[in-house]
Amino acid sequence: MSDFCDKINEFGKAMSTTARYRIVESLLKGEKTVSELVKIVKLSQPAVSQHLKTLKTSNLVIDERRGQEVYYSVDAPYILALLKHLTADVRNRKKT
Amino acid sequence: MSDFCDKINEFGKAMSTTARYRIVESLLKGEKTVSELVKIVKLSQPAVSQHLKTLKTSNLVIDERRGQEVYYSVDAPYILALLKHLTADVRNRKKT
DNA sequence: CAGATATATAAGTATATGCTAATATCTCTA
DNA sequence: TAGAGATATTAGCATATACTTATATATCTG
Repeated sequence: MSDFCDKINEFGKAMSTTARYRIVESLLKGEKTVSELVKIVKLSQPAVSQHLKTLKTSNLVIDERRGQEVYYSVDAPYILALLKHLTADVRNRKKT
Repeated sequence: MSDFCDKINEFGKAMSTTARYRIVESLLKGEKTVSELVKIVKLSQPAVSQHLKTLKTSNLVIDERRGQEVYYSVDAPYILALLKHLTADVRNRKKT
């Protein structure tokens, strides 16, 4: 079980490149297959698969195979919980 | 002017290491000088200064010199705005 | 102004990361 | 079951990053 620091670090790594953020942004508009994402972000298929692996490791996306294709979508509940926690931490900070 | 993608990427990079997250976490408990942070995160002074520079570039922290010391604190309004925007994007996603 | 303290910057290095190219795996269909 | 299409994995390389050590800058005080 990873603690909040680990989760945030994973989240940060996931969001730290344009390519990955564009993938997430794209998935927010609806689930997509790998090849659809390849067309959208204009990267090679292996590059996209690697980014998706990173995003999956960070728990930002979920995948589901349907036939030959694998559909990816954002794990919105996970992301929202993380953002909520983070927002609360910032809101409850000690002001100086 | 950087767009939201750039801001998120910067935010992600800032949050992607344990050292930097621990610095931010610590600053949420109140502003601190560089040397106070050095004791807390147990890194060398240059390492801490470099992380602070990264955090400042990402707009997550603000610095203010008072005499010999430089006080760092989180830029809460900036962070909260970013988290709010991101949360809204996830909330308003197209469900599949 | 000289020395001390606090912080920043620079240079160097080892490891991590993001890509490409090649190949493997999985699934469908003829 | 052979071949094709979709995706994943591997290896290799170039660049980025996170440290260390050394040095520079800034501020205070005697």
